[in-house]
Amino acid sequence: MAVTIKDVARAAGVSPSTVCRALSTPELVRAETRERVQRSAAELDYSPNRAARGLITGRTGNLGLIVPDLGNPFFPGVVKGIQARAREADYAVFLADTDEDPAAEAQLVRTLAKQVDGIVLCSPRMSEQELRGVAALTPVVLLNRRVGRLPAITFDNVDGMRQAVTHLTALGHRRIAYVAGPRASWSNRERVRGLRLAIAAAGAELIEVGPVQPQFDGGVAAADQVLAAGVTAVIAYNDVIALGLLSRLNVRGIAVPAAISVLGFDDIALSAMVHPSLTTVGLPMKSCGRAGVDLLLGLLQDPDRFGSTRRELGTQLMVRGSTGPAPSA
Amino acid sequence: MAVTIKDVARAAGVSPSTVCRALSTPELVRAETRERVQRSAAELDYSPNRAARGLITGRTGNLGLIVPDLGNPFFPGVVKGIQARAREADYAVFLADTDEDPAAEAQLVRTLAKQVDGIVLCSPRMSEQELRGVAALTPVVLLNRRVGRLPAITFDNVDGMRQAVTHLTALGHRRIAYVAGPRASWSNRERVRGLRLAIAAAGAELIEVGPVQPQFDGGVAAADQVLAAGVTAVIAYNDVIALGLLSRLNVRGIAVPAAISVLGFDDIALSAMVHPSLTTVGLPMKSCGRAGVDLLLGLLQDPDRFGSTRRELGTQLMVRGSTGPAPSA
DNA sequence: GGAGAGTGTGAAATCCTTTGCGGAGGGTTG
DNA sequence: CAACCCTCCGCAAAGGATTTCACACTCTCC
Repeated sequence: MAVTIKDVARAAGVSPSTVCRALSTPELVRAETRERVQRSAAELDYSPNRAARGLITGRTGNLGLIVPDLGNPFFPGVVKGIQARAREADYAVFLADTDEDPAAEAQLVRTLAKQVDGIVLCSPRMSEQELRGVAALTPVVLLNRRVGRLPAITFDNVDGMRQAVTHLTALGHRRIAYVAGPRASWSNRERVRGLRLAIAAAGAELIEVGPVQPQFDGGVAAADQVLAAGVTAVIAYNDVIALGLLSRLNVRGIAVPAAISVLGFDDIALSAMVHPSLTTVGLPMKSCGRAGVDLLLGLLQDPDRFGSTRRELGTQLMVRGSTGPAPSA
Repeated sequence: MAVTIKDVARAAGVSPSTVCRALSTPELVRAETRERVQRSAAELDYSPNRAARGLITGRTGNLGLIVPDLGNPFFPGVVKGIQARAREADYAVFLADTDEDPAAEAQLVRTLAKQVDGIVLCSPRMSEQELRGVAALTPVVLLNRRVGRLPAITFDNVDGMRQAVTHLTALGHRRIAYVAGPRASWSNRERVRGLRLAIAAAGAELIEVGPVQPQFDGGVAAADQVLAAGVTAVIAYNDVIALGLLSRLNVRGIAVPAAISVLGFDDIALSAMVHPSLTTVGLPMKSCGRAGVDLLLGLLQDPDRFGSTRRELGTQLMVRGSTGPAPSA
């Protein structure tokens, strides 16, 4: 059915060994032979069977990618970056969506591990212990989470919060609410840490609300508490929550940003599309994906050098319509 | 390194052949032996190397999935459905994002074809001819597009449009604009077809605007033309365009739905989150993904029976805040 | 002209699993 | 007791590509 190395060998009048060399280590083959083989291969539209190659080389040419929920607009951006970079490097990508289930996550790593050279774990929800366990199984790169010395790409959440708070205090806000994401979330903890630092540095006052589910409804639910707290600005754990806040504030007839400023985190595409558009701390999602693949590939090449590399990517505040001067009391 | 069938064989005191049979065709092995083998396999945490198995059986246990753009919120929904169903059937999924490039699409099919048992093509952008070409290479199921007798899952766009128009005319609208998506898009053509039928049946008037890119900016760009056309309602090719319309209308101070009603297509998650929330024709994205995998797996089992199966999924109008009674002239 | 170095190629082993074939052993039947 | 049948299991081949090893050949130099 499919064209194999033998077909090419026959067509070029050489042995399979020579075909293999002509294609993968051309310098070992006489120019004339090499060209003949390459021509035959092209004519027959031959490409080596990756499974067979993997069997002997021990490398599959595949990467695994595990995400908690593609429905969360944060992830498609990261996935696209991973996709693109992997394809450039001639790797194929296995995708698995866990539906936010930590158990499924561990299970999937185990299943995938045998079919891939390494796995990119996007915002993994499983425990540190489990994470270390699966990292022993196969090369792993963490995205948006840091655990011990495991290779990881993260965002500078602390600085992002600094930018957010600086922006708000410059606008005169002194009492600021934070709608927290899940307690178990690493990035939520980091954001809270950065927030407290920045608030303290600015001499402002922080009111913490939540935690809530990092979904639209979480924001909707938090809005009334935020209003009750009598703040002039609110920072949400992420954009989706912020959108929920905006929606509920609108329903209650509260003007944004005249009466209250709203600030999100992530800069999902949607944030620029709503009205008022959402001021938010932008994370370089695509770069994160690319950097993750780069790190993983480096790690496969040279485990010693990259085995515990961690990179932190910068963030950028996107000032839009949902933040404005604090109302004069 | 990894545990192979030989390790299990040694542990159980049998030959590799017996291990294989005990695990894949248990009825051919004596109960006692079978249990011993299964126990050893479990103890060693053995699972067969899929590449090696694929080499001999000709089946990889993998599916390919090609989408134009994960950033378009329509696709993650479909992908999740595919994901979930494939995992249930013990298939792994290769994902590729083409960034809306028809050439990359064809190229990716060719590359993936050798590593998978079949491919799900999501809203393919390539020409009919190319599509037939790649369908000859490997089993293929089309999602959201129909070409000849190729297996496909589609939505009933015509009926969706009927629902939309019925809704608007019931509200008293008589002059309705349509903001068209790309001319090359199959679903756009279908929607236009359904639209014309429904408009004619209702004795209303249709003004076609565009085509525009199926993105937020496309909607923004189309909004002024829509207003200039003096209509009381506008249907957009999809939700993202509709959101662009809403945004621009808001900027121009036009009240929705008091002055003009806006209606989208797809029911992406975002549609319920904006203000006013978007009335839209909902497509069962997840079901579409699941149905696609079901069809593909059926096709792999029994090509004759499923070789040209096509299914059309129903749609459901979601009435929300962006549509209301036509302003009395 | 023959030894030695160097280059280019093929044969064969290997990766791991599946499967057709056949052998061994036990049981049944005439 | 012989012939036969069944059941259960092992041997060996197959699948496609890579890689080691060794062979054959050319060229150089003494």
